[in-house]
Amino acid sequence: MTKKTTISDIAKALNTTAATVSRALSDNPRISDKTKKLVNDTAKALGYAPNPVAAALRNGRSKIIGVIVPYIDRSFFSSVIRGIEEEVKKHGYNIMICQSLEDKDAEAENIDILINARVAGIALSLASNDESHLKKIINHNIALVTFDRIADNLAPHTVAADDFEGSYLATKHLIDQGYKRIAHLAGSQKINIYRNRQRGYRAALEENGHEIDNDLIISTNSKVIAGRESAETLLNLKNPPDAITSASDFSALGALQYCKSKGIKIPEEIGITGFANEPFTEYLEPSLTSVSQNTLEMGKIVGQVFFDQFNTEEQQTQYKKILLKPELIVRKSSLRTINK
Amino acid sequence: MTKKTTISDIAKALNTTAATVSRALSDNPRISDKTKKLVNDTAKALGYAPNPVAAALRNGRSKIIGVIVPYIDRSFFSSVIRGIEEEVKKHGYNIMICQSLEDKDAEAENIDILINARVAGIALSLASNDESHLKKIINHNIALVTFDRIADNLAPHTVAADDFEGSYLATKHLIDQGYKRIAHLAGSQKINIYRNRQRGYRAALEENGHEIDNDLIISTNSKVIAGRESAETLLNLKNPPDAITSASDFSALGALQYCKSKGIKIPEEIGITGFANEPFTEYLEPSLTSVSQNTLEMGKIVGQVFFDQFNTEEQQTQYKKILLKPELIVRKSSLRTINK
DNA sequence: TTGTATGCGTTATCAC
DNA sequence: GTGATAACGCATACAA
Repeated sequence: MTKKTTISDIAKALNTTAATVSRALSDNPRISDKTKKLVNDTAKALGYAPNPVAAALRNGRSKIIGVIVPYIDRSFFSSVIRGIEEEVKKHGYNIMICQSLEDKDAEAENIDILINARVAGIALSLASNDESHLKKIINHNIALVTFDRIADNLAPHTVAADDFEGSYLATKHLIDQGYKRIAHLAGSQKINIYRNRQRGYRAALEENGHEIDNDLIISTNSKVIAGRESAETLLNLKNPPDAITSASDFSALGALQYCKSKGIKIPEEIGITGFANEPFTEYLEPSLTSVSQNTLEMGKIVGQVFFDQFNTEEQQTQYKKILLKPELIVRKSSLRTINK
Repeated sequence: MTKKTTISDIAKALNTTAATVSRALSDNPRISDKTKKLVNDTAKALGYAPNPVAAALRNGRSKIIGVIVPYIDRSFFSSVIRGIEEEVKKHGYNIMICQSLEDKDAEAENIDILINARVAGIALSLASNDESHLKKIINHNIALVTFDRIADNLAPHTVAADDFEGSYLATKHLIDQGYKRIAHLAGSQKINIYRNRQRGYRAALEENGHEIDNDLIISTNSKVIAGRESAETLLNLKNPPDAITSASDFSALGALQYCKSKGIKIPEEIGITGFANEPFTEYLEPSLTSVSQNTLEMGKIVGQVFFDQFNTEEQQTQYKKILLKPELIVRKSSLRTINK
């Protein structure tokens, strides 16, 4: 492997010019089929591979989709990233990954880097509620798709799981299983997705004739320890719940641990559901019912949304707001025989 | 945001030339401090940001490290990727991620893509035992670092966990806990890392006066179901083991499940250890003792190895073979009071 | 210490 | 249907 062959090498070999070769390779209609074949054949013979860097410089745009997530190694994000990768690969694109570490400034910096790298699009899950720095992306005419923690105001296209529906499903399932007093571990209400999950919980109760008791709703973070503490608070109420639907698998795990430590039987005495279907949920004892967000699918859809845009130049007017159907994965922690 | 400013814009503003500006920006010693300051100031004033695509074309090399892993969303890999990202970011580099899906051909294709993208280096964990296609990378004079599933023959630089040591530690720990007949779930012996783990197991036994009984070594895959089946086989022996050290957390989980289903007490009647410290291990009941490979650290080291090379031009002669110390995470599944 | 000229490989705009 | 030319933005070899 000495020197890479270029279009001019091919041109020289055929006694024609780089322009013709370039057109032939891109299947330009103004080139005769004969020369196209000729060019393609000698391209193969010479082992030609296009230089995407040169093309990117010329076009002012590279075949790269930038992806910014809080942390690469969270199972949710790594799975979405995989989906994006697999989708964009079909179109000959690659992905460039950045981490925001849930910090708005780091996110803004990554955006600058990706803009400078002339990426064709940016997929991101917001680090914070602040979305003002996304304007830059749009001003640079770079395609933008936000997912999960979406930018409602600024981002034209969004892809997210239907958190309302997911939480509704989980709560409804508990009702169907005969649980009467269902508590909710609500997560930070500053964050969109957790607000929606609480709304789903409330809707399920209301539509099924259950009263909403604010004592049963605890807004907390998504840590295991928070779940343990919340469960303790709840079970020490004069009128404790007989089920807990959590907006997070981790706090659900904490609740599960607390109940077990107190000898409270799951699911007989208390039913528990989580949210996100983290890999560990299926291995817990008892296994934890959870809401799957179809993360791989989410990534693929994010990818698709880009190419829907690329393929139809004009319609910057119609924005896609995609909401993915969640799936309730019923496991032992919520599955009891109903005694009528 | 209309047009991006370039070095010639800066040059024009200062009545000088692009060459000078370019040199000033890269802190070339042949430029006076005065003009350097001038250039840097107006660069800032004009909101200049360098175009990495142009630089890459000119240099024949972009500030991108390509990363190829079997699957992005395996916790092991996503964690290593994070480490690589955080390390290369310090040097102003970005990462481009590809998946091999454990397929040699896909891996080879990704390599071609990354070579064409003029990446500065490629980090990869081999898809298969075949490493012949890595020659291309070296021939193109692109830095290559293999990790975990390393390419012993062709890759100049390798980073891996010390599998021998990790398995040795786990086995030794079981011995120290007073277990007498320790079995091993060995994983596919076609794969390097599993061979090393078996070696560590054997060494620990031998060095501590335990006999090696080949009936207690089962070579299997790393799936939960395989662990269950293997445990069944082992516990049905005339002379069954009182401990199992597995080369994989998943098969250890299977063994754990089987024992529980049979009412065999862990760790009292049987001790179990896994390998990799998967996120789920700490939440199992009982929590699973496992060997941590410090994956984040591994990624950072991989990143460092690249820049060690970049910064010292010549020494293509000395190759780095780095072996990371594993850490035994002792949990309940192997921790019993020793009755002397 | 600075300026001039050139090329990296591609594509698009003209011409013919 | 094809060719000539310029330009994308930067960095270096060579002059001065």
